[in-house]
Amino acid sequence: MNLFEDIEAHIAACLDTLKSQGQLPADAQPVIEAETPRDPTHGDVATNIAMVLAKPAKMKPRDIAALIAPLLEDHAEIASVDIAGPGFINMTMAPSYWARVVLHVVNSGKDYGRLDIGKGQKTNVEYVSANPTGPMHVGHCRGAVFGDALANLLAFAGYDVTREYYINDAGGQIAMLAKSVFLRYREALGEDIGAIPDGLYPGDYLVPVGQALAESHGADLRDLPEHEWLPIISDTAIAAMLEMIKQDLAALNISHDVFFSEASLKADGQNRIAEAIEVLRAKDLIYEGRLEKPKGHADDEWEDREQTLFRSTQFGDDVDRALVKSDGSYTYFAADIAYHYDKLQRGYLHLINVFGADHVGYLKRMKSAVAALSDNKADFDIQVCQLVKLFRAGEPIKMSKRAGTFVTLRDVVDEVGADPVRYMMLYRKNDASLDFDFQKVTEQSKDNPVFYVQYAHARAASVFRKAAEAFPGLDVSPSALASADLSQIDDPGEIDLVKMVARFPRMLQGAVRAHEPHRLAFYLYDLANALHSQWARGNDSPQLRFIHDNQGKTCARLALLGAVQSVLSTGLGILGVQAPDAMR
RNA sequence: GCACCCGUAGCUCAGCUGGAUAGAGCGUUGGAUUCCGAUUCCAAAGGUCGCAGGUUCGAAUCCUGCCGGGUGCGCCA
Repeated sequence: MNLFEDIEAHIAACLDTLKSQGQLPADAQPVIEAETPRDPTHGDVATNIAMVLAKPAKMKPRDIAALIAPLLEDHAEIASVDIAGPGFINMTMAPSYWARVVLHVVNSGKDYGRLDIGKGQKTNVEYVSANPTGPMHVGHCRGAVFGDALANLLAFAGYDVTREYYINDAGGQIAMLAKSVFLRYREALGEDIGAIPDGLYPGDYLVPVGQALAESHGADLRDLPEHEWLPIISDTAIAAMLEMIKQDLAALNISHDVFFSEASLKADGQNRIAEAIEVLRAKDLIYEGRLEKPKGHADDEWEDREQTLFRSTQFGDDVDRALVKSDGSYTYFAADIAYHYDKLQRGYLHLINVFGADHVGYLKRMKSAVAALSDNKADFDIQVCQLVKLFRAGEPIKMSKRAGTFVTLRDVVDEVGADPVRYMMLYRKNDASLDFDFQKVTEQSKDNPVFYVQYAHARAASVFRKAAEAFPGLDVSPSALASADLSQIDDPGEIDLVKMVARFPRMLQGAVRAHEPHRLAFYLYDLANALHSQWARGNDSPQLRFIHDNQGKTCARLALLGAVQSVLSTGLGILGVQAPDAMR
């Protein structure tokens, strides 16, 4: 049940009638849209259909509106229809419609708002994909929460979602990791290793990895040549780092379905990178050529050389991109092409990548690659999460790996809790940068939306508990509330709440289509606000309280409250935030 | 130099893919509340939507050019 879809269908039927009567041109196929007017005095639903039709019908908008309005009004649940402004048609719904919304929500419970626009299509959301060289830092946090909420949102909309993590377990940084761990291993064997050399990872978190190696291998590895110990140590180190990252993510209630290893692209004698490049070569998109030195490039190390290039400029990229390094090994991009080719072969119809702000330069080439590999058929979206700036009581926190003033994701979650972190990260459009103040995020004030929304849910739960005391033996199960006389929901504040609830499915549609979970976070804030407002009216006017002297009235209001609580719970669930029955 | 993102109230930000008189929180000012559960509620003041053009019935939203801020810019991942 969706108010706007109901009305749009009704409008379509009215237009068909007018077309069959010859009052509108039969070939006009306008996009029919119903929406909430900004100004509540303009009714509950408005449509601009008369303005849209003006050109194809060659009529004045208000004349068209005058044709449509009487037909629209011939609907049992539309109380009145008005023509306003340049030709808007404003509709006010009958009380019986709002009663039916409450009934529907109470009956649907957790499934209210669930969409089937995904139609079970396989969808891959790749997010986090942090390098397995250390613990996650705050920079990863936003993308992690965003990707997770987006995956939840799409799943609720009927997509078959896979949450995926690409492990960058190949390349130079992994060798650096292994060398760092080798030092820690020797340290665990009692050697004095001195200071960690530049370029290696100095963090203490590698100490236990070295100790574990010393326990499992004794001194066996110490005197092996590097090419022998390196693979052993790097496997152990990657496994340990990945385990740490998984635990960090678990602290934020995030878990992935698939961990895809970059190294696996070349494992078992295969060379899937070469295979993917051949696929592109067959499309005549690979050539040997030279790139110009970028202007404004600071270093003088530029070496002009011929190299293997991908024609990404054919797909809108700024320059063609290198696939092979000067030492003959593949670039990161080459491996990523193979990885995305693998995703396409696994049958995903929709691919979504969540990038950090530091990867924006990578966006066009990745889109080019997927377009090339799929012959422009893949639906591929890259969402970029902008930077998070950390503050404490208004003062910016400076981070430096060297100085050790490095804030990990775990630090943040431990200090403020998973729920506030998640809500804060989602309470902003992802492509705008975000200020994150430790002090404000821990404050339980209205300044902090997470507590405000959670409190609304807890407040509803509290009323149900109190109702059980006021009316011992009262059945407040959904099925019992569904049989309440819902026509008693007639206070304007109550109707406002119903209207908010009725908007939920349409709001979700927009959030899904735009891949914007923040819309849900804002909606929930508005819904909580409406509930707190109605609650406060009960302070001034006891007859407006949810628990009324009259048991029948109480049951109707509890049905409404249950509907609101259910939407809060569903929405918070999608955002991955707890919906508590009591605060603290 | 180039690319991408941002520019909306004093501050932090929404604005539902082009709709009607541009919204919310914080802050400021003034009220309500010994309550079904605190950290709640109501109201007021506060805006040339960075600037200038363009597109059309209609622009914060789309296009172009500037200005300001951020991020990134072969062989790092």
